[in-house]
Amino acid sequence: MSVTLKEVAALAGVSRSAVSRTFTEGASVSPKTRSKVEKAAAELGYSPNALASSLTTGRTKLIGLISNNFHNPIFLEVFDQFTRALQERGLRPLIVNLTDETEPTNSVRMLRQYSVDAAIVASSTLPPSFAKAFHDAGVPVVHTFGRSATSTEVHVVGIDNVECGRMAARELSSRGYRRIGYLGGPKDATSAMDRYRGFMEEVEKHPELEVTHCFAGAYSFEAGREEMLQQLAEGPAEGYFCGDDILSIGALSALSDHGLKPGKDIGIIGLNDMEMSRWESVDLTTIHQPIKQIITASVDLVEEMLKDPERYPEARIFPCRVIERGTLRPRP
Amino acid sequence: MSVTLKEVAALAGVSRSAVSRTFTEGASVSPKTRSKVEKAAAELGYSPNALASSLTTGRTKLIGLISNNFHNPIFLEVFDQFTRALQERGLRPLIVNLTDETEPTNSVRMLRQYSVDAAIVASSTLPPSFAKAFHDAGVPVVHTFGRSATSTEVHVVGIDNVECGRMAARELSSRGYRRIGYLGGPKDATSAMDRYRGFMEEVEKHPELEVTHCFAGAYSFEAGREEMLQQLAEGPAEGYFCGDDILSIGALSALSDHGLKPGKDIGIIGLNDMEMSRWESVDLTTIHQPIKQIITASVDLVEEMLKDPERYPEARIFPCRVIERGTLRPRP
DNA sequence: CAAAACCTTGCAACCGATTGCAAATCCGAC
DNA sequence: GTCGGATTTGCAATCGGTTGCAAGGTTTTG
Repeated sequence: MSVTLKEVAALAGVSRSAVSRTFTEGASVSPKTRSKVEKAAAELGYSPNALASSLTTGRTKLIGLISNNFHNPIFLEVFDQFTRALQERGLRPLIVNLTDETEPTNSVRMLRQYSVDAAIVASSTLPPSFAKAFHDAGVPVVHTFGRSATSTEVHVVGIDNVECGRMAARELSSRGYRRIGYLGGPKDATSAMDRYRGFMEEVEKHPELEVTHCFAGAYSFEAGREEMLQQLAEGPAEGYFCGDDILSIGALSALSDHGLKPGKDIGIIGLNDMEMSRWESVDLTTIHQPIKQIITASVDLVEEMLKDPERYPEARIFPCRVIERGTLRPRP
Repeated sequence: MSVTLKEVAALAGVSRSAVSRTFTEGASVSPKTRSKVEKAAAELGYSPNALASSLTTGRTKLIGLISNNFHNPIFLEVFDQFTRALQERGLRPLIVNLTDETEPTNSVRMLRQYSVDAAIVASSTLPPSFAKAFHDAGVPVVHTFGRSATSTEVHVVGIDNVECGRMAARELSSRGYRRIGYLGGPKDATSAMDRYRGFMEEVEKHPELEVTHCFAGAYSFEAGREEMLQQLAEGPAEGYFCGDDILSIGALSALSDHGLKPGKDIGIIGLNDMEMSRWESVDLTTIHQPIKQIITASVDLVEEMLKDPERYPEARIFPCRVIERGTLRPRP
């Protein structure tokens, strides 16, 4: 089957230690034996078994990447970035797709069985307690897109969702929308609640505003569409902050059903600035979330935790900004 | 750190073998020792180290999942399905995101270092030789969305792309389109070429048809849009077969730029039937590719190869069918 | 009750690597 | 030529498990 250390050692006429050392950074091997070993290794097509060495070194370079957002297109971008960033640093993503059935404790156990060096929880719809479960099990963990306030033990990377809520309300108000609404993600997502809180805070500063709100069942096209259809049936507000671009796009579809023009008849502002929002047919005004920076920072944190597992927990929060496109009326 | 076999054995007052056996299916342990061990294990929070055991058993349950299509939304569905299907069978997806820079041989080596039990190459834009490299390295491999004809050594799961090309041409022709075009994926993708071939074959049976063709740089929105803009500038055909839904959606965006109505002014038929194609605002007539079945079959094959690595290679090809929506004119 | 057949258990070797330690080798300096 | 220090090398233990084998214990059978 696979070529082992022993066979290379035999062919090169040296001890197994010598072979091992030629393949480990900074070990002392003379140029002579090194070249003998390298020749033998090349001849046999040997490359060291990462799993076997992990036994003694205690490092697998395996990183658990856990998510449950396989229905929001933004996550294709997220996975793309994550897998690349990890690969570039010689780390290997081991994916866990959390479905509704999977017990959180199961995934913790499974990832421990595979001795992952760390875990990344990439989701704003998982409770902080989930990420904490990894921490408690002794697995270094970063909660990307998590809530910063509540996690005093877990590293969090993401944005200030409360501030985004405020920002959206300000944006709507400054464009003269008076009756405004929040169309948020699922109620149990911290992101949905935080954005709601910020939105409401800002509304209260503007007594002229009238506000409604609702929460979609998921961060998905269908859920956004559904919720907006409901709004239209009940008599809609003039402008909406949708808690995610994919909700916005669902909402836009509902508007189009009713022959309503976004930006003219009803305003929509989203959050994320995903690729699709830039498409001419979508042209969504939205709050840009710096995905790339967030992911780079997450992987940076992972690397630092590998060096120092006891690293004091930290929240890395990136500012967002409004990207003006066509779904809000122009500023007066 | 982590609890080991030895500690459990000590606590339970039995040998290490006994502990190992209670955790392996079908080993002989008396109910008495089993319960002693289980109690001790629960108390210590022990669960066996999958990597360590893989050393002796030769099985890691790690499956390499390799792709390069992180820009086509359909792949979010693909990853969702794959990760779930693998998880359900106790297999763990180790992701490789092939960027343009990564050498194929590197990923082969890497996956061998992690002793993956098998690899799945999920892409129609990678050459058959790529999947074959795994085979040659002794790694069981399935090429999902691969070309069936060329790979006599590698399992292939997918569709008959040539037939899909024919089907699209027939569909356009039967709706009275006379000047038709093929807007394909990248020239080096076997899927793009096979669909082209089928399309042309069918066209030749219909002397009344006039045909043009072009190939986009990638299976992406931007590339599809780009190519359609070009077509519009040069004087477009009446109906197009776009080699993928995401190309179609790009093309639709180009049409909308020019104030053209799909289905009325210009016909479009896609391929894939991804979630987005069902959206009311897209409403794309398309050839349905049974993703779910394809992926289930791929994972089935993987499982069977785990049992019998020398399994005779096989192609599993699923039929496709046209899904009628709004982007082709009605049948006369 | 003894013999035969069957279970259960622990010992010890092994999977493919790493690494502390001591022995062996090398080097230049005296 | 000898000595001392620095390198290089191999031995052997170890990482966390699995498993063939033989010994010990149970149950069945006559």
